Amino acid sequence: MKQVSEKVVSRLIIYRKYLKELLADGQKSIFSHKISAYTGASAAQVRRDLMNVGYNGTPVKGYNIKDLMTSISEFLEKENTIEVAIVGFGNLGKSIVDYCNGRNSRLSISAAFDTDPNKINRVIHGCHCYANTEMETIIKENKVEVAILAVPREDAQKVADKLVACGIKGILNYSPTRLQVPANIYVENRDMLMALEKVAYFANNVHGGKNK
Amino acid sequence: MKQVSEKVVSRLIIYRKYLKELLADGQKSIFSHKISAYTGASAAQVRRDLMNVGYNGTPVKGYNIKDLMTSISEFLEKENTIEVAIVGFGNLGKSIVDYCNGRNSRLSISAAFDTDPNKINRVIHGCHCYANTEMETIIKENKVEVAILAVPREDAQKVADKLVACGIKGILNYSPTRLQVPANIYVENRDMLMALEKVAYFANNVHGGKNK
DNA sequence: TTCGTAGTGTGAAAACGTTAACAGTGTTAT
DNA sequence: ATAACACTGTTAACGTTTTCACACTACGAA
Repeated sequence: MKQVSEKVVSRLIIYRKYLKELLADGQKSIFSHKISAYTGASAAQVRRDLMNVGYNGTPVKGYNIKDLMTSISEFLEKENTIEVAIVGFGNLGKSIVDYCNGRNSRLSISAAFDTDPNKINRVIHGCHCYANTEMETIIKENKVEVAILAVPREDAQKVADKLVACGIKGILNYSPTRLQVPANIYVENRDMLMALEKVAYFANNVHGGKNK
Repeated sequence: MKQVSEKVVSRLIIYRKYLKELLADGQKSIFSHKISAYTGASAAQVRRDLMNVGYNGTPVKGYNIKDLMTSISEFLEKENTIEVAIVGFGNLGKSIVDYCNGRNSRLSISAAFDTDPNKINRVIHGCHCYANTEMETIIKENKVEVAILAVPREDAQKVADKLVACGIKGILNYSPTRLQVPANIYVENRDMLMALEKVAYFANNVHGGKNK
């Protein structure tokens, strides 16, 4: 299969989201320069990115929104449904599940793990919370492939090791630690303080303007 | 002043964080290849990035951790203290403030805004919550330069417009919308579903392994 | 039908980011 | 002292990403 860079994937996800809004608005078709204006990528880049997904627009009419969305989704999520688990079901964990669940029909955060007895065996935002000790069983039983880490710093590495041992292939890491994992595990770090520091820097050191 | 790319700034922030851990561990000095092993950047890249901050290591001893940290911090945060406000003080907003405040001595999230009367005028995690209507006064009085957006989708653009009108220069956007703002405003988007979608993709389409 | 228009798809050039390689230099051992 | 060593700083080569520019094409108007 065609090898695609992180940047391209990120942009495809942005395009798809915009298309979804347009569709909800009742629009039928769209031009690359319109997608460009909204997403910040150049029109040429939009067209080039779309080459990867193998959908062709037509010259004067542009792209059919519904068909393009389908093509992007087939490109991004081949599997029927990708199972996701979240570890750490505090304020942050809950808000993640609350926002994500139900918004992508092929992604489902179906299990949460926590150590707090008050949360264990309760269902919050449609997500059953289990004890950390049940992690291995549940993950293997449900074929969970992706995990979200929302635990305190001191627990993060240990939990990550366990997740990797359970066969997890990707981690979305909201804990403020860089995880040490085998090279075949994909990790996306979302440290909030680091994000804030970055914004603070560019707020004071005006940047080209172009959005990443 | 030297113009530095987003990637370099992101990596400098990662290096600084690692240095902080080393310092807490009681270490005195460090080599570029050690920083490399931890952060995923190559050793040459670490050295090249550090050229930007204008601190020089010494051949056999490497870099003095404390001095290097100071140099990076002076590079990243020139101002004495950068004031930050957060809009939306729900689960997500609270967990952001809880984690960030007190961890970078030059960044302070000192004001929160919300519409919920139960939160207004309370102090949570050292952060005073005001009514949205007070936004302009508070932001201008306190010279707030950076805002974190943690409001529902439907409110995000309106709030962003208001923040821009108040003179905010950078926005860390956790709302699931792409904000339309003037080119001189720096926006960092942190849509959680998009992050998850990206991880799901690369979990199923093994990537080079190199960490970004 | 024919033409003009306004879009797409894409090869080639330019810009940007990364890696390699090595000269230069404190430090340590002899 | 001197030599061997183990690192840094930096230049030049390399690779990747972005933009440019243009041939091509469906459509609508006359």
